[in-house]
Amino acid sequence: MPKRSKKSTILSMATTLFAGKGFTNTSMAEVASMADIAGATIFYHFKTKEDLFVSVLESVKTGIVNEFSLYFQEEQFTSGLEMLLGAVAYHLHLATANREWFLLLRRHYTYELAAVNPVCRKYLEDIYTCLVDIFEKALNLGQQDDSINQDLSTRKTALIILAMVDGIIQLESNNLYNAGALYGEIIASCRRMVENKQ
Amino acid sequence: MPKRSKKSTILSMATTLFAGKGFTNTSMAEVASMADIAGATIFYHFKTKEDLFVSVLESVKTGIVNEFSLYFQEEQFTSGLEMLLGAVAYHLHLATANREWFLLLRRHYTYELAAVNPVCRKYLEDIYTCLVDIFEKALNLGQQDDSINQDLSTRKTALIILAMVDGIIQLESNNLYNAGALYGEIIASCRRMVENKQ
DNA sequence: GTACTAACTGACTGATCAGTCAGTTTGGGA
DNA sequence: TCCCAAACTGACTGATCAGTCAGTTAGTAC
Repeated sequence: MPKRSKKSTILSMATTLFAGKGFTNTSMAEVASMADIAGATIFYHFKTKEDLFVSVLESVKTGIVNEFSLYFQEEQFTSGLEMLLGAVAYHLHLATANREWFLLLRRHYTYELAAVNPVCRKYLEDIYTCLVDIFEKALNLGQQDDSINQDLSTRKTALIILAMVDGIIQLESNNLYNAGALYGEIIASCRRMVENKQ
Repeated sequence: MPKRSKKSTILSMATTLFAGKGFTNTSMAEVASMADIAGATIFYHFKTKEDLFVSVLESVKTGIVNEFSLYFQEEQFTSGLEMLLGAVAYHLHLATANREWFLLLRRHYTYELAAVNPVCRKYLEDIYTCLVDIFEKALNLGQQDDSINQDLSTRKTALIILAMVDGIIQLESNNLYNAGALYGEIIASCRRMVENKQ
């Protein structure tokens, strides 16, 4: 058994619980029982509950950044437009494959803590910077190869697309509509929004 | 002093607190002290804390539905496209003018409660139906007067636009980006997404 | 075996909070 | 004036929970 198994088990269970039930509604006793350890053990590895949350967010940040850099190492794109649409599709895919990460990013506590805890804020900014930069790079590339409308502000458009994708992910997890059925339409909508009409 | 003043004061303070701090992080004692009444008084007017929350959501529903019906009674539009863009702009305006309503709609507890409480679910569905139907009506109108792309599924596009607007509102309240600076771009992006290119 | 440390634990504490209850106050009708 | 019901209250309770602490166990170096 590896040395850090208990610590990483705590982290994994805490991710599931914080994402699924929120910070306040998750008790340290629940995390402990889910990880099959004594309650006090968590406080040996993590100073406070808030500290545990920040560590969870750090692991989510690492996960998201790694997944995206892996994707763009492997994929080749024929144009900036195709790269943008690929990034949107991959973002939506990640949100399904790693629901917990994106649920955590929708929790209010994450942003409330970020307002007072610089470490938490840094991880959050790293995540958003990673996401926005990918869209912006694709848009810039597309303006160079003429696949993207030249009139767009690439920065602002990148933010709008991020907001749109986030909004779709949110709509789906709200359980009011089946937003999964929209994935095809979203890509088409994005295309119409940014493509260069020759 | 009107008879219902204390009950409506409780409702108003609870709206502010639930929206700003969430359900679990708001104590009944806080609501009471903000409303300047004894703690037990709340339980005279509302059976439980959950009951108070549902009443708050009901008042938010009433507010949103009223505001939109008022807006569309007064405004005239030259085309379906202009009606859609007007609705998007008004939605964004409402989110600024009535931050609390939309903050409450972003709280996870709202959706978690809706999953087990039919009354809560009904109010939520009423709100979303109101918002989606407005976009869908405008899109249908625009397909009739040729201002909107005929190829679009109006239902799916209405959902995507709702997700986009919600995403922008969320991005702004996250305090990571100043999304207010995007409002002009959003309207332009929507136009490019749905307009009929002659 | 001994000694030392990191990992781990059960039992506890003080604070917080939703909800209760037995009673008091208030306002209006006869 | 008396009466009654609705509105309101202070004092309380039982449960929950983050965090502490004094101690035990497991691993490792000599």
